[in-house]
Amino acid sequence: MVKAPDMIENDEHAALVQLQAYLAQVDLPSDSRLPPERELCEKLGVSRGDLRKALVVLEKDGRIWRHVGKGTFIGRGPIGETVAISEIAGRTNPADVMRARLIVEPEIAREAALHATLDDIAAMRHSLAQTRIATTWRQYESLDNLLHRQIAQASRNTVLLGLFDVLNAIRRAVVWGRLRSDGARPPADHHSFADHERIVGAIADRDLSGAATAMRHHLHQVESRLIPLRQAAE
Amino acid sequence: MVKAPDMIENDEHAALVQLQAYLAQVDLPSDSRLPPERELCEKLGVSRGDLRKALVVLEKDGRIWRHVGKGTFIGRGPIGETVAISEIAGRTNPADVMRARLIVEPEIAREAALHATLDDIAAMRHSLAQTRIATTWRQYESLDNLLHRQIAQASRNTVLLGLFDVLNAIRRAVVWGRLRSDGARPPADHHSFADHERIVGAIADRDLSGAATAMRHHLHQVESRLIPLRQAAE
DNA sequence: TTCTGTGACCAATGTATGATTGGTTAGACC
DNA sequence: GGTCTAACCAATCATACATTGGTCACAGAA
Repeated sequence: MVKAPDMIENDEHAALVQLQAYLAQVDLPSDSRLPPERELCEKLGVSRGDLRKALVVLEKDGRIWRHVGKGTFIGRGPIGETVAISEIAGRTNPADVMRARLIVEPEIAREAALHATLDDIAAMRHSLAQTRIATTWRQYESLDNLLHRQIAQASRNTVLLGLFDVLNAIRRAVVWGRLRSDGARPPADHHSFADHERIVGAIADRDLSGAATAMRHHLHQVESRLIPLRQAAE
Repeated sequence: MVKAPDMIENDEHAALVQLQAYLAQVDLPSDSRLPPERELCEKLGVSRGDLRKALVVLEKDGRIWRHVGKGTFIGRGPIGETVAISEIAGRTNPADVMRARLIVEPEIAREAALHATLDDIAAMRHSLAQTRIATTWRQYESLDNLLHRQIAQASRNTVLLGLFDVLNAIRRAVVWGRLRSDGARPPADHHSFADHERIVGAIADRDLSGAATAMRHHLHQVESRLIPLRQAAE
């Protein structure tokens, strides 16, 4: 006679029932922490192993969530007040970042073409001119960042600006350490110069689709320059 | 003879020149910290007061940025590791949030149609069925959130998922406190049921454009329900 | 007087240390 | 074979203390 499977299932089920009864009894509000496993298994009179198996069930069901060092919490997940950039950046790759940029930034450019003030456009033009006289790649990239952010700012939509900042922070974290060293400064015929001018021009002309298309084209250019870098690294 | 003004201006200007010379000499990369004020004023041989006045100039110029307890840094601002949701939510409005959702979420649905696994689709279908038997608005909204997030997860793009979470957190913060109280539960003919089914169906059919269009239509519906709420509140 | 420089103080942040917590493994025990 | 316990691990929290930008009072010079 094989007794093991049933017994095990019963034990685990018993722990699960005990745990659910406990949760119903204390009736904690969402996002509140429940006692550590070592205390809980003592209270419920079950082994830590069985308790953990029961917790796994509840976690998969989305009723609790756990994290090392923090504890076990009621609710669906750590829907934080702040979003950790590195946490996202650590589990992604340049291709996904590029995909997200291609979705978001052209539409931001479109909104910018609709809402940009004359001051916004003047600021973009200024940054554009600055990029041309940058003497180092570092300077150039700093100004390039600034220009793209000015465009996001010109959308006059705080949410889009926030999304852009998140995306930008992720991008920087992903390409962290991979710095351009070849060539002392951007060449005069660098594709970005013409791209940027088209984008800013379309925004100034209130050409919504033109701005979006120009931005999309620019990002595709950037993407195509990114691929050989990856291949060379392998 | 009044000598004070000129002397003061000269002193401050001298400190500013010294500081700029120092910055040019060390040539620190962006986002790097420079010595604390107490050390710097000793190095440059100027009083801390004059040094701070010079720092104010550079800060207004956007070349440095400071924060109590942290220090003084090169660059344009605290391009944070974390993004504060409330900071964005506090300076925006439901219309801007909706605009951002209309830009991002349809494209996320498109990616989901391309990359969703069978498990993803099964999970969506499960949530979909759950929303139909929800007995309270709170339950329904929780499940609605879950479904939308499952779609974002099915895009298999960590960055898009991250952007969705940010957007979702902002949305929740903006509509904070405005809870639906009319009606004990969602009506059986609630438009979202059909909308959601179309979206999930298109994803299951690998219909990229269909998924995006269905999501866009759904959000437009949500948007149109939002406007009368605003008008009624005024 | 009027202004500047100095020093001290404050609140916010960084840093270091130890305790706590979920996750894991090895071995005793049945 | 299977379970339970204990110990260990890495991540996190909690606490105390050092550091830093921001501010103010006061002595001293012009």
